[in-house]
Amino acid sequence: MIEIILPDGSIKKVENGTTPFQIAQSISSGLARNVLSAKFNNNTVEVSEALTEDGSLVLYTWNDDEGKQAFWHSSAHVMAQALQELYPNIKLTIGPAVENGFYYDLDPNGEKISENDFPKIEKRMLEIARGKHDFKKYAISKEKALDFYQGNEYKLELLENLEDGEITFCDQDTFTDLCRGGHIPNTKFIKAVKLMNIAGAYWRGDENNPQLSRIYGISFPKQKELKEYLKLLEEAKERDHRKLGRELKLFTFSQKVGQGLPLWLPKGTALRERLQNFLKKAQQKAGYDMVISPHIGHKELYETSGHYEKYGEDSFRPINTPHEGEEFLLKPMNCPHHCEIYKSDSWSYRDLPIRYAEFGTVYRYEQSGELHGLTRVRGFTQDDAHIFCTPDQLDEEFKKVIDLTLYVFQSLGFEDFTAQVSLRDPENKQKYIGSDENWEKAENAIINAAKEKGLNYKVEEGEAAFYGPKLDFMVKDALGRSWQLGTIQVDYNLPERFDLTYTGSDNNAHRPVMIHRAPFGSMERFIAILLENTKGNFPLWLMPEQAIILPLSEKYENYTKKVLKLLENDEIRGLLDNRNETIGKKIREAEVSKIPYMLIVGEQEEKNGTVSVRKHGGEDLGSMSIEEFSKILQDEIKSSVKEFEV
RNA sequence: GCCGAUAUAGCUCAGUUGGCUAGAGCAGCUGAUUUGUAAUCAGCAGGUCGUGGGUUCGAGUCCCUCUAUCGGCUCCA
Repeated sequence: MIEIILPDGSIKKVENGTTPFQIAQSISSGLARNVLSAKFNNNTVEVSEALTEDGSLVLYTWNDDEGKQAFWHSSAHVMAQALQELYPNIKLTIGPAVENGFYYDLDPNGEKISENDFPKIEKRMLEIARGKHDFKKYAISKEKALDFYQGNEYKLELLENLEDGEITFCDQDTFTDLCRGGHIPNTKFIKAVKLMNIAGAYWRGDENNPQLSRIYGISFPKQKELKEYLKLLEEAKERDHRKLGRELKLFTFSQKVGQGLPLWLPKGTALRERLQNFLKKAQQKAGYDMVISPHIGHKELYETSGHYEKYGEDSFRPINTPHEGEEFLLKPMNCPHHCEIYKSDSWSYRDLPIRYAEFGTVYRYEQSGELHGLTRVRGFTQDDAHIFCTPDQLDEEFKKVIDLTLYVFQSLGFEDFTAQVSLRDPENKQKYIGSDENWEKAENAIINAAKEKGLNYKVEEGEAAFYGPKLDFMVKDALGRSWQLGTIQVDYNLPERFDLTYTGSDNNAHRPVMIHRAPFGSMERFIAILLENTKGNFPLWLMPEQAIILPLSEKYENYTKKVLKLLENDEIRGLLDNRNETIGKKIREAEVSKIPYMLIVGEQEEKNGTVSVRKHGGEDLGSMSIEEFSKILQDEIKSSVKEFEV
């Protein structure tokens, strides 16, 4: 039980594990107005409190999400007040809390605000906070609210969509804002403030609307917490795949080659091929056949598939030819090609499912502002496959693909992923092609499979591809941004458009169902996220270099060459650093390049025919023979990646 | 594409209000040193200051164009 000490000395007991939020709701509002602290397992935690105008009480602590959201949302109010004071002409719009901090969108209306002004804004915010102003929420009539916001078309638009009677304002100090609530009781709790950046954002998220200025900030109840947060951000930068990719010599970009077109260096290529071979092996077991299709295709191919109409503008085109009227596109996706491969023969129901896999490089003209390292590029390679099956086989096939995807994620140590089921927007069905009946069948197939496989999934309406619903595997990057890696999509549309058929047992032609799938998603993005998740310390089997031999001096040249040869015999990817440098320097450089094992060789080792093994990070494994070392590596590889079981 | 910022050696960064021949560390090369678990010492070389234009007696520095990068927005087959 948790004891809550009330100001009158009485004690209220609640179940262990009750959140402060629930505690708040369980206490009668009259008493709780003055609750100052609560005792959790003999630890007193600070609880702030607020009484809303309907008498219900909300208690927040800094340690629960509602508390953080209220804290940051309240900070947004304080920022809005500071901004309004410093820039009287601006028009405030909305200012919610986000996952880390808060923002406020405003129309500068002629005012110039830049990052250089942040210190001045922060200073004023802290002054307001120190003024110990209560946040006071109250109801107001629509008429009065409309009157208050004359001249601010954004707030007026918000008010238009609210019913009279459900409109509330919130005051603090001299500032009033239209607000539905969720505040801390007083500005005094805000002790540290940092404005992060200023950026453009469209009013109501629609690019046809005017662009507003969005100022992002974060605040904390203690200065120390702000420092810790900023330190965390610094550390995240160290994990950035763009930085690691350069340091580990995996890939590069060139202004001359073009935006969003990565160049893979030898080490990155080796890593990528190792990943591909890993998947190829599993796919072979799962009954896939590899195919190869060209990098360009006739415009008509994509008109048939429907992609041209939808994404023609976002494709690289045309490819010039000596002949008039011929137009080619750089391949933006592999599916139409695979449909044509399917059509190169006639199929019976006994042949299905047919599974065509290809590491297909595709090109898409992504908006310049969207490009980001390797996670969003204009030329990338999908670990693509298309499964053509009978409608009866769909459920089974879909589940098999989930198994394969989970195998890939588990082998690479991705535990922190969420599955997203993307359905069509029920309000906006004309955005999608295909019959209602087929959409419902496909959507049900996906949800059933996700359920049966025990995936932690969430459903997003309106996120489906235009031709079918999908199941995506989402993973976060170093800065907490969510990226789609693996994807599985059901498609009734392309078989229709390409008139794909198979002969059923009734000797009639039937329409197959198609599954698009890519467990990695794209090689580029997958490697980027893998880099950020592992900080470049890949599983041993993926490492471009697994071991480096570090001789103490050039005197041991003959022996080190012998050791290198032995490593090669055992298929260990080994390097030899026989430069004339100190051992300290060689170790440092091997550490920086994240080589998992360092083999130090000197007089002792040469005499005994051994190597001295140091692991990346500093652990000393002592002296051993090459055979013993080789066994350690093999065991480590075996334990990290298992064979795929069909 | 939009908003804002940035672009100096292979990498990370200095470079005052426009003013001598644009600097440093790391990496590279040469030499000395022959090393016992995260940087031995010395010397040398390396730059059309992202591109193109403009202002000025004079531009790395000020203005404009384009390109690329970064943070958001929008988009994401």
